[in-house]
Amino acid sequence: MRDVARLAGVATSTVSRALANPGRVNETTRRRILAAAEQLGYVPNAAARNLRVGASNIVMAVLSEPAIANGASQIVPEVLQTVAATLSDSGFNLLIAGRSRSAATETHIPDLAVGGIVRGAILIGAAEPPSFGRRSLAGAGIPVVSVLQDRSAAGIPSVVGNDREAMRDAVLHLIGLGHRSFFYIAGPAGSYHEAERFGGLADALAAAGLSERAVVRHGGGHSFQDGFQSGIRAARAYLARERRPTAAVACWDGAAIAFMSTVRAQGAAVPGDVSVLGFDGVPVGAFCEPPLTTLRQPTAELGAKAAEMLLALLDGDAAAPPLKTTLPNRLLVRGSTAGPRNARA
Amino acid sequence: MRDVARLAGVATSTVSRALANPGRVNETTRRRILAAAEQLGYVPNAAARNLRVGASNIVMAVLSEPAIANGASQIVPEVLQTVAATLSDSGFNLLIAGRSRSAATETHIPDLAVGGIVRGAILIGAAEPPSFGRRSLAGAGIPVVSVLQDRSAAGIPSVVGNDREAMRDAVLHLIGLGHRSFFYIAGPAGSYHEAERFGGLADALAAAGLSERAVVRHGGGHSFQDGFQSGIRAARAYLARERRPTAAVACWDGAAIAFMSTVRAQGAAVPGDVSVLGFDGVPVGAFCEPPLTTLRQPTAELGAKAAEMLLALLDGDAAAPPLKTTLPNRLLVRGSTAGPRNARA
DNA sequence: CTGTTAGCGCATTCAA
DNA sequence: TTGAATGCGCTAACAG
Repeated sequence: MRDVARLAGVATSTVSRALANPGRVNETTRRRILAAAEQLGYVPNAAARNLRVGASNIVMAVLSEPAIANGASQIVPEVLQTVAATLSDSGFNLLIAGRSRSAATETHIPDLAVGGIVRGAILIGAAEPPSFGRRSLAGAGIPVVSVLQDRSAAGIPSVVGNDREAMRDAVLHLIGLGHRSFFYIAGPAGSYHEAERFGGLADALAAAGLSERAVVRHGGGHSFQDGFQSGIRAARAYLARERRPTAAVACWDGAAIAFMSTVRAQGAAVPGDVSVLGFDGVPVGAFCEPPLTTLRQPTAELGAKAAEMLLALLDGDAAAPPLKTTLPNRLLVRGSTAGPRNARA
Repeated sequence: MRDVARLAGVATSTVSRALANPGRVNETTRRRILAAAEQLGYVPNAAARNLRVGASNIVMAVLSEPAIANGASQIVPEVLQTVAATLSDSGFNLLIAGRSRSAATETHIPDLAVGGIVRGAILIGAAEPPSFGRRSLAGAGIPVVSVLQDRSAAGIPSVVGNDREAMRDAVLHLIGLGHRSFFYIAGPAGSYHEAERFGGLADALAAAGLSERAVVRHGGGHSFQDGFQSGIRAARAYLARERRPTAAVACWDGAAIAFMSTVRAQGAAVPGDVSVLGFDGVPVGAFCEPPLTTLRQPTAELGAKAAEMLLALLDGDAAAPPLKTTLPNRLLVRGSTAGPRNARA
């Protein structure tokens, strides 16, 4: 920068101003400075700027345990992608703070915040609370937004899908087709999505005047399970039943896909013997046999919305963002659902 | 830090030493300093450290155009995940530098390097050259490693799968089953993987003494296409043919899955009428109808290896890394491939 | 509108 | 082994 100043025949502070506040400097000198900077291939030192300003232009994405890739689900990567793109368009960079294997390096997540490296954080579908040791992310004093998981109760603005309502409506659709008995394939116990989606199923049963016993719940252990594996195990349990429900509802597409594949391999027809409903809307569902009926999460919108909210927070917008923003999931009716065979009886 | 020094009754320089070079300071004073730091909840300011040292502990991942999520492929997210985990275990953070939508913010990718924000870069399967405008990443003087794509010709250490050999062997397997005519579903024209994989197919034909005309090549336009879409289009083209090859080989699993689903919907049997071979080894392939035979990329190993190489480079290891490291893909033979029907004739 | 000055928090010289 | 002093590159007061 000193070199640029020298070449342009001005002081370094003028260079700084010319680059940052185009308005506060004479147009001709500004041109001269820009030319000099161009000629010298000058690139501002971000570290120095961060130190001086006391803030960086990096935002941290805190991912959930199963992390970036998991089963068939591309939900997290899809959200991540829009978040990155949205931030990037505003000149922010995205730092991935996956939970590491060693607990020792875990601490560094909140440290990044108080250490001045990151300016804000976006929690993506993490099941764990955003606090580590005695230090909490929230306590670091940086803006935080959550997406895919509702943390509004903790005071964190959250952007989520209407999982509960969407699931309720989808199950009501199945009930409308004539189904009266359900097999539910649970996600990880205690997870937000699991609670919401099973809740939606329960809501639908209640709304239709069915007993809670109309649903058999399978899985939902505390240990994390790959989506496909849980689908396979669920299929085995389903096939072993004396009386098989006519519809299976999965918490994830991955489980639904593996369930479908497994029961068909054992001779059960889908949707003839059992209708299957997934959740997430992964693209590959359209190419399953039969194509999977599912609820598509608006991943791009979720990511964009969350990023925008964080950007607003970073801009110090006066208006506090709503604590909970809900975007609709969309029901994609495909071949894996139909009326039960004996519905016509 | 001044507060810590004061509380411990030492100079700030001693605090700095105590925290960085545990050996170069008296054990008792070190304890005192650590206690003080603990008590005050001191976290070093990373920006200041970066400025002073002239290097950060952030590594940048440059992703390819289709970016993080794409079709059925979780290759990039899987690699990204291991890369992030490996770096994290060594105290490095990962910054995502996806290509942004506006060309204006594109420049900032190499700028991150020369601006002192990032200390190294890892190119993940990007089709574009790692240079933007007149500035190139390579010219920024930071260590760079490429994974999923061979850039050794550009002097960049690369970690890749043995796509060509793996494809050759897989096709030889098909030839061994009796196939003599092939339908190839191409990936994006000019892409590294497309070239390697089609090359492997050609190698196999040559090795088996078959003519180049034993393969019909479909697709491979320059415009980027979603993997599923290209599979659907390929299926239409395949079905429209007078004489249909007995085996279809896809550059990606996504295309293979969509191809399989589409031809089956039109009455063609898999593998009865046509065997299908994919590439990537996405987990969902096991649950397709029929389960997809494919070549699995060693994503975790690729990511870990690339990250380790970058770490070695950052540590200033004397030994230059090999320019090209090749890890084996693994053939997963499943239900989508079998001998052609008339092979028995 | 522009130049001078000071200091962000840290690591590292050089003395002691 | 420790303290004092210096400067990394930049921005923001304050003067001019």
